[in-house]
Amino acid sequence: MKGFKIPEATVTRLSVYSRCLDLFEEKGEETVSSSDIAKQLGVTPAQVRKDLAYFGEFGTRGIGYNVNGLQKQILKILGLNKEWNVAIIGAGNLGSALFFYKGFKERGFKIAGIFDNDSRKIGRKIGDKTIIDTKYFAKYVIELKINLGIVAVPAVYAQETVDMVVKAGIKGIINFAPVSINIPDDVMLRRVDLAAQLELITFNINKEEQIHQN
Amino acid sequence: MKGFKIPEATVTRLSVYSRCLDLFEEKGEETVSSSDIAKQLGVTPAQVRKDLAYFGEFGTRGIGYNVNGLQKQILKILGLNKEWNVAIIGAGNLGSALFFYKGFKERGFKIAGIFDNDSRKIGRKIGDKTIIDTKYFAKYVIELKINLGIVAVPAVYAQETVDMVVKAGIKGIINFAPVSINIPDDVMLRRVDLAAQLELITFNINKEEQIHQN
DNA sequence: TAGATTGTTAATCGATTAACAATC
DNA sequence: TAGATTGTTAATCGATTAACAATC
Repeated sequence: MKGFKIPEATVTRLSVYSRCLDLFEEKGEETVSSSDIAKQLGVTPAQVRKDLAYFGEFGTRGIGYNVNGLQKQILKILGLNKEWNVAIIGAGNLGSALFFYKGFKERGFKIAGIFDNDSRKIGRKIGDKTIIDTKYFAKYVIELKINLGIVAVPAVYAQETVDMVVKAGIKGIINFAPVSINIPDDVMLRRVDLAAQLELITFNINKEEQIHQN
Repeated sequence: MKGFKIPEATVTRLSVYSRCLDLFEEKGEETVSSSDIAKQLGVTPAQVRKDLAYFGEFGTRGIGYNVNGLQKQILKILGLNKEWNVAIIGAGNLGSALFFYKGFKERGFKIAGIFDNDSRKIGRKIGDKTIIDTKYFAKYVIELKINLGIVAVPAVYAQETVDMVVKAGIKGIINFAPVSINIPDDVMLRRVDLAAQLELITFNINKEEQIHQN
């Protein structure tokens, strides 16, 4: 296939397929079929093949997909064949939590630096790193080859922090502050909205309860 | 309308509409039209009306929606008219960060208790609360009327922690550990997958770069 | 009544699934 | 060759958008 306009759902699933292939690799499997993957994840085999077909022909008819080969292809599609060096801006509880979060490393993301503008924190150690003064951010972006930013500052500082990160040339940002943020449209910004996650849950609990009342 | 089978996207948008209505309330607006909301959020007016129509007739033809009235209705749909008392299990960096996270309170969620099984943490103060021994979780669920759980423990303990939370009767859980978890199907579990968020970004940055090369 | 805006039906669009020829 | 499984096309399903009668 190899046309354009990929559904976001496809990209999300690609990431899931990749984690699934980790398991097949661990088990020492050489090849997997779309059904193997589909069964594991509770999707249809057609879905798996369709998703992959957006990007090329990775399988062999009659055989399936080579586990290692497919994993490499997916990582390449997701851009994970490159080095991604993440800066965390904000060394409070959230920033520290993200610094120690195992999930990033597992997927190849490196936490390259952690920044704060609080003089009591600057220079302090966190893990193997020293908290850097935010005012030197742009300089360290170059030095540490930072290409992703995670903004973990209080809501009131979120916009100015994002502005600074963008100005330093970073093209991908995650924001945890529960406020909406303006960015130029060549920058990818995702908000992790924890309250909205809870609200999906409360909606469903609420619905369940109403059903059981009838 | 008031039929069943609501798209998840509709529920997510409901949550967004609600935050949008906050802004109109602040500005002192009495009524809003579907276009007012749509413009603010970059969706179509038809979308807004359709989403709301799943749940009832909340507007007045020729006039629009009463801001306060619609806000109340949406909060009720989302189950936010009730009290939601959240337990955080795990008082490490992430648990502490979530404890102080402003976004929850803003949407009416109360952090009712924070738990850990590390004897060095138990009994220590965090904000206005004392860290409770996880082994008393079930007891405190009743005492503190806890009805939501946030699991912020290391990945290896995630499954057993979730089991314990479920056993205590909690029907909605957020899990931050990057592992997949088994639960009974009357329990709502959502995983906040931070690496997957980054991967959506790296995919898009990667794509952009390839476009610009051609 | 004229203008505005809803709620709902019909049309469109896009994503998922089924089916199958290609091929290992 | 027979069996398995891909890649792709066609059918189905579901969600979004457009259109419009109802009605303030």
